[in-house]
Amino acid sequence: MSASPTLEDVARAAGVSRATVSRVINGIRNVDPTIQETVRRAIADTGYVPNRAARSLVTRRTGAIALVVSGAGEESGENPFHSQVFADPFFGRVASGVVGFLRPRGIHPILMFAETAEARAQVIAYLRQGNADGAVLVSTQSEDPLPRLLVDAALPAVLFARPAEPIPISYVDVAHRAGAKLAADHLVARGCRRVATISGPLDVAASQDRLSGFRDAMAAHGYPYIPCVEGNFTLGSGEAAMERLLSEHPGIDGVFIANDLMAQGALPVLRHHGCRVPGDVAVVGFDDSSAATASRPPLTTIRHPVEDMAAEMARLLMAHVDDPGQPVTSIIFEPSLVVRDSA
Amino acid sequence: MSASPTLEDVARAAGVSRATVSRVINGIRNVDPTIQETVRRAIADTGYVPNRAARSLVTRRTGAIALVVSGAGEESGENPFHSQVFADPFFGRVASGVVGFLRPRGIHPILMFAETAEARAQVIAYLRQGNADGAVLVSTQSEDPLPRLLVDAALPAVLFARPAEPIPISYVDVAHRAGAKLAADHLVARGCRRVATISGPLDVAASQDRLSGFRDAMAAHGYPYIPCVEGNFTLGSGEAAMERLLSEHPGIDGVFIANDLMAQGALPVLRHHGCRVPGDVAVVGFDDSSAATASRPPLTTIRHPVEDMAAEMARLLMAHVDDPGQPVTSIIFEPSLVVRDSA
DNA sequence: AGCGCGTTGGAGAGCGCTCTCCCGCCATGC
DNA sequence: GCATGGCGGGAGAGCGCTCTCCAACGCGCT
Repeated sequence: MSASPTLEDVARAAGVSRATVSRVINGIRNVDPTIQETVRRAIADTGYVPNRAARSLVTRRTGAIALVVSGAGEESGENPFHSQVFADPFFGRVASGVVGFLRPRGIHPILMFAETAEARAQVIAYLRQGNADGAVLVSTQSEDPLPRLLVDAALPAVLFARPAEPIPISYVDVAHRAGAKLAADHLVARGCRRVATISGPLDVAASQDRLSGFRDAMAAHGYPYIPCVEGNFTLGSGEAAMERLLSEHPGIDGVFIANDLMAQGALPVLRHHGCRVPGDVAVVGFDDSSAATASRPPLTTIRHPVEDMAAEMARLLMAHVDDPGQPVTSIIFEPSLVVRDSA
Repeated sequence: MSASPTLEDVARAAGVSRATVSRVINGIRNVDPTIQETVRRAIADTGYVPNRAARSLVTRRTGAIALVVSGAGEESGENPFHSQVFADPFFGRVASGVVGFLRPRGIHPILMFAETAEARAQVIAYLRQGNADGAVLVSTQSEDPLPRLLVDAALPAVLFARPAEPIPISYVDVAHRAGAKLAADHLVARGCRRVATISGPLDVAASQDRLSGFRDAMAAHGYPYIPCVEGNFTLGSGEAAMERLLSEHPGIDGVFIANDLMAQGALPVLRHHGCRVPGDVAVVGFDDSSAATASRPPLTTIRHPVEDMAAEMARLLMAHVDDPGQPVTSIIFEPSLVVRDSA
């Protein structure tokens, strides 16, 4: 066990050359079925496992990819950045989708955080060292400098959402405007007449799209003005925003809230103000995250196929890694309405 | 950029040998300061980054470790295992602690899930291939076969909690009984007289310890019988357990709930039954997770220094990796009481 | 029979790095 | 004066693998 067997050992055991064993393992070229069988048995007998370092030294491929969670420039103080990020169930779904695609291929993501300039530099250096063949990147904020750095370093990378500035990099995204329209159509169909919305942080493109998509759809239904309070995607901000909405617009009968976590925060506030959900006020969330089912009542929401998108992101990355000439692509997923009890 | 510079290139640029450059980079032996300076400049000029594959081929060290999240044997159906795990904020704190320790050392964890026998085999094979020097492992269930597999394969590993069966492997854990005692003391000090508890799944050692620790402490205060309903650490199970507790023991004035997530589920149930928290019923959770602050009212809870524990786990692993002769150790952390509004 | 071609296996050259030797130099001791 | 030893540097042998050559061989064709 101390000295693990090498190709040479297997070759000797099977009575063939190193090259032949290598060919059997990698399934390259034709090898006589009889010999193949002998080799396989020798591999099993010796308990051989290929040494990845040696392999990647010659193939110049590591068979690993980085899963980078990137924030904007602010250094977070007491509460570490990573801890917050993980608390968001959204991230779990991304990881799950990425792992779901990668694991059958025997590859596992390297988890990295890039919230500061130093950390970003570390990510780049790490990739350049050949620790991973590329990166999938999920930014928690727009204005993230990392995508640009990756492109400049010619490192294969795929983003989770459309980058703020147009740079030549592949990404997957969801049709935010279409999702917001689904919410608007549903609220109107339910008979809501005085509708408001709680948006995400408006420096994030996704938030803007959800808001403008919602407003446009409502305008098409004949409601040109939709009040909006801005949140920041956290539970606490959902509470605060709902509180403000109720005080500024007491008569509302429907709210579209830009993510489920904020909606989860908003529900108790509504209840506390004596509004029944969905009786008095209908609530539609966004994401179909675990917060949607954890809320009481469970949320009607816009389903974001996050796992599928994450898997596609991994697929795109692998395509870029396999063929660096691969053109930059973006894939947009269509959201769908999930009706539960809140609207 | 296409062909990245090698040691040889740097050596040529600096007018020295490969060995000297290597010595400068690894800070080994004495190198003339003047030459050192020349070499450093050459490194900067060429934009050299050491190739990790080549290095680990000779050092037989990868400078990577695996962060394995391991469940028991059940194959989860529709909803992927990983997705659920990540939804638990506890996991985020572990990841955060591990990253906090590892990142300054330039190493990043490889994320792996091991929920099925196949996945476990993959983890072992992956480590044996030399993709990582060792593993830190957090199990979501006891009876996890992976620790034993790791020990059998002589792979360096550290666990997050004490293994179910006693096997020679290092771990970190929290003093569950001491934490439960803190909760008991606090409830009694508040004046609670009819106290009950909601436990975690009783096949998990931690749940047993929290329950028995709580009962023992209450007994010491003169309350020999404490009703208990078993949950499974999810929000939904907290709701159900609270519901049952209220129907079976209507007069309770204090509850110790074995984790914050279940407590978060229990609070709305109490409210719905007309019980004010903490006025009518005091609630104490466990973990001090993000669920504690997200709950309304915020939870009084037992703080589990998860990040510190995770960091320590990483430290222990590195010690084992650096010196395989390192004795097996366990480090137990003391929990503390965090008083918020629920008790 | 002789030729070319496709197929299968072996030999061996590295991939980029570390690390053990070894050598030359200068300061030191008798 | 010469042996001694420490120190700074170079040479070169691999680490375990892949992959390009090349040799050997069987086959169908002229």
